[in-house]
Amino acid sequence: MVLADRQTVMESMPQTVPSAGFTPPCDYSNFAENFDLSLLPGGDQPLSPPEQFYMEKLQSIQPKIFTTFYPSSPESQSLTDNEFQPDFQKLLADDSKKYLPPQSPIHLEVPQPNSFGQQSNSGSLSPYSQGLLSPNDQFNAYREQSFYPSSPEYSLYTASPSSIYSKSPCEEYLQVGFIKKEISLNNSTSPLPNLSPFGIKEEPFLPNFNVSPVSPATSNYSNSSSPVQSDGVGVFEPHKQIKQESTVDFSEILGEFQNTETLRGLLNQKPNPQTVPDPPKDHQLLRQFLRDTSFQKKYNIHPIDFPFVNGDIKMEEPDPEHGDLMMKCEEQIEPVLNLAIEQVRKDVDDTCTLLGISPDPAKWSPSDVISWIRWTSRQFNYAEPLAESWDISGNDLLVLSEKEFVTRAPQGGMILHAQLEIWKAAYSEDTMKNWPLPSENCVSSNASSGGDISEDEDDESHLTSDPNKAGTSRTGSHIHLWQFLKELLSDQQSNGSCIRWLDRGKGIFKIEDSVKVARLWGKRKNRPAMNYDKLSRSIRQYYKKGIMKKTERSQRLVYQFCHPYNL
DNA sequence: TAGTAGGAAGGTA
DNA sequence: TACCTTCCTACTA
Repeated sequence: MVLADRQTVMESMPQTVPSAGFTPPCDYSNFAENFDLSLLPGGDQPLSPPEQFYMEKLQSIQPKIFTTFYPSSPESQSLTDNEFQPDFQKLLADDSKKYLPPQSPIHLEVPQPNSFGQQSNSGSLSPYSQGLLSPNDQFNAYREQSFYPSSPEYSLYTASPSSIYSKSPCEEYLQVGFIKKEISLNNSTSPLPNLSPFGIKEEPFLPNFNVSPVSPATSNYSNSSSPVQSDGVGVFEPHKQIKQESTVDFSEILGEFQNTETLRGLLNQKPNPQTVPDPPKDHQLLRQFLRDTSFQKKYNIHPIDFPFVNGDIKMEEPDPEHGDLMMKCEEQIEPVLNLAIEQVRKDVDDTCTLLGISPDPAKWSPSDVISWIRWTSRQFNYAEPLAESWDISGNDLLVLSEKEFVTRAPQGGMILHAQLEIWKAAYSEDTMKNWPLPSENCVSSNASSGGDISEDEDDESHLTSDPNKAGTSRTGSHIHLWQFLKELLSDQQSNGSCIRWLDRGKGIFKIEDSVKVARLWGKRKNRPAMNYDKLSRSIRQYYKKGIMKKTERSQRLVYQFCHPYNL
């Protein structure tokens, strides 16, 4: 991509930080293409001798791992000389072929370094360009319509007045809790050597295919010295199905980073702590989730020792310097992982704000559960499940199995279950330490207040928030009025005397004590002169913004949140 | 009297 | 520039 194109893309990217709402997974797909780190300062600087040495080392090693699963279709097994027919795979799965057309091949390959080098030198020949991963192209086309609303135009709420679906760069990396991004191999425009050490790609919900054994005679890896085969992994079993393919294009990340200061910093033997932050020690649960390979066990697919997962790689003749290379690669995926983690947290937080629910699913009421189910279903363009199927508490929701999710929501149960798992991971114990709840942070229960505390002091205890501890826009003085009202409404126990829901599902609420609500609002905004006249004027401003409205049968002090703010 | 509705101007981040 | 805040007038229940 030329510089001008890059700048155009960067300028066209939304800059607005969403005030609230869930970031639809559909919006993650184009970030890596658009996010060009070479625009960062120093991107065109020549490599230092150590960097040059490292680049040359990468070229000489060129390890490459990618995967190929072959279906039973005879025609799909007509391989060229440049293709490999591995015998190290074990392909097992159980059920449906409903997500993909039959006979679509999936490939799991481990080419020899010299073979890969030939491909790389050819310029146009990458494992992908040979069509070895062609089923993904088919799957992508299918998936874009079936699983993910792939672009904003698929979203129901792209015209939301608060731009809740404006995407930030890091949003692009997550898709239904899986790292979806595939970055094209071979950065042909890069002035630096082609950097293609690993090809790893992950695809969610890859459907199953019938596979048949590959003849050892046609396999480049039929010899007993194959490290993969020697592990007893990857022996083809006939007529089995696989459910997922797991490859990650690692070279892409390196390719994108190679011109940048970020890479330069990461390549240093002793990275400058000021420019290269230490890998965060928190979010362990979420990290574990994002690295999760339990699907392999679930579908009885034996894992392959990807270096970025286990920290090393099995080679027949291990290069002593290869370990360093692996470590560097792992270091470089860390920033991406961090972005993903932060984005998950942000999405969860925004959704909490929009729905007025706690980030802790265990604290969800049945109405909260229904709100979340409806909201999440919409994000994936699924029909909303029947509310009566989800008339359960958050605690009950947490113990539901994926099967039970599917039973209650046949269309999107799996997605809902996956989303809840992500949510739970994001709301890990260590995350909680710095993640105040709306009800805890802003509208905490009166029950915790001492009887000697005056009403004003009591109000203050509800509303005082530490912006440093707050992770959202709803805290501090930057909160929007509609968010504040939903906060109050979310804690009926504390605020039911001054504001309450008349119809939670429709977003209709009534202000019971206009003076108190105005006072609370004034305290939050540090506007001592606030009164209901002014507050109501602000509410009326929401009419034309489509955030709030009067009910059809206008009643005093009764307002209604517009969709989707009523969720 | 309290609430509703909306115009207009100004403040703040 | 968005999002209020403040002030205002007119109207309604």
